[in-house]
Amino acid sequence: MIRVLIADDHNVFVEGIESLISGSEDIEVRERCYTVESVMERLSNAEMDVVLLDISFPQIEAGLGLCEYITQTYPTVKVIALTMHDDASLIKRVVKKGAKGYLLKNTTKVELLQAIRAVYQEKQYFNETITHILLNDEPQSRKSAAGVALKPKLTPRESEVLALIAQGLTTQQMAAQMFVSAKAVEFHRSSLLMKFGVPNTALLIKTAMELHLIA
Amino acid sequence: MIRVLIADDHNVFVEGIESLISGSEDIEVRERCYTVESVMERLSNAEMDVVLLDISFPQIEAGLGLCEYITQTYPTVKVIALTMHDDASLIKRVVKKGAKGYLLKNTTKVELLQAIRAVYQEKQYFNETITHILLNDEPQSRKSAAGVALKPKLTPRESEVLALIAQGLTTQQMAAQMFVSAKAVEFHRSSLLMKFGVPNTALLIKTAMELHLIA
DNA sequence: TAAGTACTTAGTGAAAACCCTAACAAGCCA
DNA sequence: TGGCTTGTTAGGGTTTTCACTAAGTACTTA
Repeated sequence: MIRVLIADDHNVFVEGIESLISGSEDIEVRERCYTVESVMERLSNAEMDVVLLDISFPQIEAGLGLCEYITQTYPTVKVIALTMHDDASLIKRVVKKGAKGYLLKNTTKVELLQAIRAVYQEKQYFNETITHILLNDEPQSRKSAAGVALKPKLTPRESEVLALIAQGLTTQQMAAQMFVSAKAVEFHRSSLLMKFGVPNTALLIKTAMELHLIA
Repeated sequence: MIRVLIADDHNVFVEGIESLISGSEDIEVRERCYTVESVMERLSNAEMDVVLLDISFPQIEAGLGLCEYITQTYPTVKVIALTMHDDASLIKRVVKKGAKGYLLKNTTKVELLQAIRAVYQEKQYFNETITHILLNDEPQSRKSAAGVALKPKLTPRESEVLALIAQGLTTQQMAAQMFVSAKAVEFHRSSLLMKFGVPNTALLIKTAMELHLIA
């Protein structure tokens, strides 16, 4: 019997996963955890085989941290990340934190059970959608499969200028703050426009926000 | 028997909601829809009492549109909005589009059933969390409790210019598209800057995005 | 050492954004 | 009717943005 722990603060999800698993003969849901603390507590007191972890639990950073904690503290426990997000960078980050599988929340019953059995048998599980997203995430192309621009790789100065533009500073103010000439600042802004493929700062800010590069 | 239609493209959610409802004696799930088109099709062919609508289905704008369509086309059908988001502006927009209830996806079984029964009896349903969020969002001050600026009231021309700026158009291009001089466009942009209290278009776009005034 | 690459720093000049002021029309109200 | 407000349309003049070009630094690699 594969022992599963569900970690998600969204009750509807927990119920849904449990419902999807309920018919299975070789998998059982042993624990349902609605907080990070309860996940830690349960894992230290009961043996588990697989953790189904909502990566936005309660926020993405916390979910990633918990994923890392689990895989490092309990190497025998396999983590499958569950999320609404299908962007390549997040998938990569999750895998780096030790997750053995990645499922979107529109997954099917068959797929969920397949994934649980796969990671239990020391395999990884990524379906066609996920692998397709990862394959199409070539740093060369400007757009991903979903039509969303990819995050350009920025130099330190470019990141600095982008952050200051997002604060509403003028070129003069940025130059004063960075101890360089206004012309230097202007060049970095131009580089940003080019890297993002936009014609002006207004669209630069819009794109950077969509890519979560600025608060 | 209260007839319920679930509209959500996330399978786990649909399962979860169905599982939460399954024990009930007076409520039954009649339909599960994973696309906007199937919702429309089912509503035109079968009578329903309550629609549980994921407002990010597949994106927020589409979800809001579908909510409006349902409440206007089928006045007897009550819509309950389901979402992960708990920000005041979205709740208000959903209510404006005709939703009779608003639930976060971490809702409990009791609350879900309560909400369905309430809207079926022509009542509205908003729990303490939601009402608390709405109460703390006072339109008087320039800043809401969460520190987010409030939406300024825009004239038709200003809205038009804002949308065009967000598309990356220059003044000349906007002027050509709007059949006015560049100077007229510039004035509207200046008005936008003043109303939003920002010094340049970059911050204008940033603020407008935070206020969900542009896609 | 030399060549190559990536990043930073500026200069020039044209285009766009921005600020201030003002005219005109439509609607409202005493 | 006259006065008031709101929205739209512009002009003049300054500041900022942007494209193009190019030099200097640092760090690799042959």
